[in-house]
Amino acid sequence: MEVPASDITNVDSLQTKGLLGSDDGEVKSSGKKKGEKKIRKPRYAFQTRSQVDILDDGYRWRKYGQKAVKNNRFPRSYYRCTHQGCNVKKQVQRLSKDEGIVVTTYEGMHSHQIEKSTDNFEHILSQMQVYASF
DNA sequence: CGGATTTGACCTGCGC
DNA sequence: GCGCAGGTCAAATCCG
Repeated sequence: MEVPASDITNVDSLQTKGLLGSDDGEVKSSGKKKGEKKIRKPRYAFQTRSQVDILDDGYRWRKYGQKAVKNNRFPRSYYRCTHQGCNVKKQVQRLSKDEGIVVTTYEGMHSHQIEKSTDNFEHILSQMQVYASF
């Protein structure tokens, strides 16, 4: 699992459609228009070198879907935070060029604390390269 | 028993 | 107007 720090490549498969069902899974039927006054949904992309897609960052995730991407022969996994009031979404995708590279995209912010050791989370962050779309 | 996971189907949006 | 793509949700199932 040890990974060199020079294995991180730049993000090229970021498909920003700018279209999502809801910002945080709130109002979706009554609102014909979305809250344009609200802040945009923060999107953070992490590129990690791992052999498994299950990157435990310290939060609890529940897989809610899996779909294949065109640029990738590997399917993309969609995860959602199982916390109450925490509508954070996460998606994991593998690079078609390097299956050893896993791209984890976080959407939203956590309103609760991690159940795991922060030290461990910090260690994981050490392996991640942060790319903020905003 | 509860929680989590899986696959399929369905819906929406956009393009042509 | 229809088709395609992508994304989400739901039900069933399995595991602990």
